[in-house]
Amino acid sequence: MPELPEVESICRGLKPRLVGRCVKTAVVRCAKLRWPVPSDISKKISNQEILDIKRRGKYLLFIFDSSALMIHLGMSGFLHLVTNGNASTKHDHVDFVLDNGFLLRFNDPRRFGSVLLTEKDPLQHKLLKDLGPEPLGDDFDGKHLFNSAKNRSLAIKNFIMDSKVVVGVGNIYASEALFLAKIKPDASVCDINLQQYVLLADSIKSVLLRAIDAGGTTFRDFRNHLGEKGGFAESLYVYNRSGLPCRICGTTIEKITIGQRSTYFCPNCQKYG
DNA sequence: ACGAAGCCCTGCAAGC
DNA sequence: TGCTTGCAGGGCTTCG
Repeated sequence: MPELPEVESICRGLKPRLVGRCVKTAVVRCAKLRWPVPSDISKKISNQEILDIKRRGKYLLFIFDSSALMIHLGMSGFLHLVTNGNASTKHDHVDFVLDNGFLLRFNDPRRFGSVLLTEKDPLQHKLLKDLGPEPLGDDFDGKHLFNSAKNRSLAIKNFIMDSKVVVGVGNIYASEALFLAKIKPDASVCDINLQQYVLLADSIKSVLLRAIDAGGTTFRDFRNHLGEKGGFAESLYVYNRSGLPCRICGTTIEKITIGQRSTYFCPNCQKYG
């Protein structure tokens, strides 16, 4: 599934090929996503030039003169750049037909993604305006985590997955970052000191940067080729490794459920507060 | 106000 | 072999 590094890779890849191009029309094949694709989307962006492509959290933002497209890939969404006339396949939702003989196609089997349009600054859209800082930005650090945790009492894993605290930390990276920071995932945020939050913030940055360096490998591909050597899978310390020995101390990795999600940790390396 | 649970959806894998 | 069941995931929405 596309995580933040994957979305960042897509953004960097599309930018040089799409900025400056015009969208001739948008063809909606299946409007049913997390929210319905706006019925007037084609009318609103037809003959509009793509001025810029940005990322905010896991949202891709296509900036036009008087509107912006907000695309979230959910967990199975994918954007293909194909030649116009390319036969559509199952789960193709929207085609953005470009002025150069190509089209940008949004495909999403599980429909957790979204294609939305806004006519104001997308950063002020209700889905984006309350988001926390970017994890790789300068305004995200241990002090930010420490201050955000004041007067709260939830599990640290749920805390760092809260997009109001910091964006882009998904289920996989949450387990990995907590392992690197040596904190048990079910520890309460109020039992963690500033020094540990500094290490945790560094761990989040580190794991995301390593994933970007791995080329934005998706875990969907990883699963399809389970057992084979694949990019980021080789770097995982705990995720999807229950029953296997910790790469650091050899203790058996355990799996628990926190917030209805699978959570992996080393009972020896990771501590409470 | 906060925290936890519910929900959306499909593909895949495991169990019968 | 074919069916059923359970699980995975992001993140908004609802409930307590």
